[in-house]
Amino acid sequence: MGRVHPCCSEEKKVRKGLWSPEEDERLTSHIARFGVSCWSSIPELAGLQRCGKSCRLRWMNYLRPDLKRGRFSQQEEDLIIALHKALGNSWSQIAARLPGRSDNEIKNFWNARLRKKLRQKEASSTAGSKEHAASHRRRGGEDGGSGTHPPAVFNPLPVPEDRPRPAGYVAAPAAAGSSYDNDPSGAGGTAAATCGSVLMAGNAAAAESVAPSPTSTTSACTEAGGCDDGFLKAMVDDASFLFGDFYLDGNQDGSNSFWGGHAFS
DNA sequence: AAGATCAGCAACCGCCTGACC
DNA sequence: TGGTCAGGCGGTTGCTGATCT
Repeated sequence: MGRVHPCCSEEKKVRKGLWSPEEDERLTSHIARFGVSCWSSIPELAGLQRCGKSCRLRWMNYLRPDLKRGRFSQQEEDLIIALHKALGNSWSQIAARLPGRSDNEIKNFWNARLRKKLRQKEASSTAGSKEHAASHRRRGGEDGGSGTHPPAVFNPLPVPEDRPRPAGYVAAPAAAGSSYDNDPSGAGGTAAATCGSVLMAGNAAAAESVAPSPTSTTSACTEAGGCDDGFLKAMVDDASFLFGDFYLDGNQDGSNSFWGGHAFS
């Protein structure tokens, strides 16, 4: 492996770097009108001098209408910590459980936390309290996350029916969806990546009508991909509940995700 | 006021995987 | 059945703005 993607090769003249508003507009309007049939063909069809991968990334991480953006709430933060404990650096799977957030966003968030944590550890290990204080001086630097790396493999076993349910639990989605809620081809990132899938865009409702997001079926999430606090809290509680009990197995099937694997649905 | 430092974010890179031929 | 292609993912880098000295 390790081949350079044809679409990214230097043979084609592709732009790199930040996207201009015009490029965003071209990509957005193209997807709104025609959907995503094949990423590699989109640059040409949309009149963009970008490679397909770049277009996909831009759409997934920035232009999708269901993206929430903005700061992470405490609930989201807790959920990320819990999920990271369980899933490790599987950002796409974590993102699949955080409606309105992209894997890149979560990854960046976590890396920022980790950086802070490492600095704090370093500072505290040098027994210098003044260094520690210095690390806190900016932007209210704090870190509540656990820094321990998760097991390489973690897949929750189905919870027996007679096990207690976490307080505030909300009916979980029947199956784990894609990290991109309106992407019918997603299925946890392992689905076939063919050119046949059609991703509607333009507004969240349209996307919803094509491929209802698993999370949105609970009605706890807004059209824009946001979830109310109760929903997130339930997820956090549920995660803590499961992870606290260490429902581990050796199943390598990543598609047997957290939601799909437990017995609450 | 200016430089240094840091956090946050966007994007790229390399690799893996599955579909197709 | 093996090679090629395209999508997807995680790691990493670089830029920018905010904050501090």
